Amino acid sequence: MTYQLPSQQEFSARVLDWYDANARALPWRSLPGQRPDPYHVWLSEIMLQQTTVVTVGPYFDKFLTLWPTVQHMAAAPLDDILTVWAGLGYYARARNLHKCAIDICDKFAGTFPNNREDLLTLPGIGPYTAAAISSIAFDRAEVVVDGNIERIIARLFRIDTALPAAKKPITEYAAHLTPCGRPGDYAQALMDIGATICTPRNPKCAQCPVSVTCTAFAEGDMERYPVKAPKKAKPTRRGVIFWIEAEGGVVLLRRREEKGLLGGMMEFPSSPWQEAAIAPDAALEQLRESAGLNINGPMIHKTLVRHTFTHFHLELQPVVLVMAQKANLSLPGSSWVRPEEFENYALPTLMKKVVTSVQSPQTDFL
DNA sequence: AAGTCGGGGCA
DNA sequence: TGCCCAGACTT
Repeated sequence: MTYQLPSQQEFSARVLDWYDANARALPWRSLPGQRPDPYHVWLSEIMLQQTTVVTVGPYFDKFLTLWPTVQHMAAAPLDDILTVWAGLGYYARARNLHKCAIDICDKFAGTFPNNREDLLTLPGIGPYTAAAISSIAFDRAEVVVDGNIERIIARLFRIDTALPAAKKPITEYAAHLTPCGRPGDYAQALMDIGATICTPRNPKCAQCPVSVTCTAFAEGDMERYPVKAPKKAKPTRRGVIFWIEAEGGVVLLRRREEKGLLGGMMEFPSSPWQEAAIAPDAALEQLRESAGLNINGPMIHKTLVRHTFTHFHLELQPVVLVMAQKANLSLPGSSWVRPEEFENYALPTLMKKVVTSVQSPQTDFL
């Protein structure tokens, strides 16, 4: 069976008509046809990378309140950005956000570049985000392809090539369909349709404005698309993490390496995270040597903390050590903090789980 | 092309 | 549980 490509005019008209009647009111979105603030578009697009609209909402509002312009953000310390970003994940985004704000102030005189090529030179802005900002904020007819639009296109044309190899043909189909008029609204409309109608499972084709031109709908095998490469199994890593408390109720925090997993974020001292489990006694001895810490006191085991990262599971055994002495050891990048002050530190969700475990009355054994 | 990089919501 | 999400960056 052969299918005919829908005309760009017919397709985009269906999409834009749907948008005029169904556009969601989102904090970073202007009225249909209106150009929003590029700073708002940029900030929202970075936050929305691999992150849902519902999750981003409160973070977007808080960032705009604290840093209303790109100049404000560029002037802020990176640690402040990380503290407010804490919990949103993919912390390289926060580091690149800060770098990007500085670059815009230094290299573009504080004005957002208004085209895809210049946007691509900025840290944290890749092919998708450059096209999205360019079309949404500057009304340029760029080809915007995110995960939602990938799924829509793959279903419209029943693309059997598996992702990520399918990215190229998908982009070609998308380019054919992208209109010159209202490109920003068109892109946002397709993303809305992907998020609410053309969902990964149980797509609501009865509500879809373009189901009439969808070959997967015609064949009834929508959920087969997009085809994806099989994923690797996640190994489990384990470790012991220490809540070291000194006189006055202060607890030891240290900063992680600038790059890599949870880069630049704060943590409680812990053993390395490896597949082979390590005993708390051995972990403490390692910490004494590596950190030069003279730690002593009885160890109290708290409830195991489980956490899943993108490519491994983690099991951390929290151990509480209350020392009957003053917090007189000072390591570079570490600080003694009272738990009431934790909100002012860049603690990722994993570390907040450790706080919850330690502060719950339950213990494994004494 | 494959691996790294969070966290939450969903069936 | 596994899958997905307005992906970018490194190797």
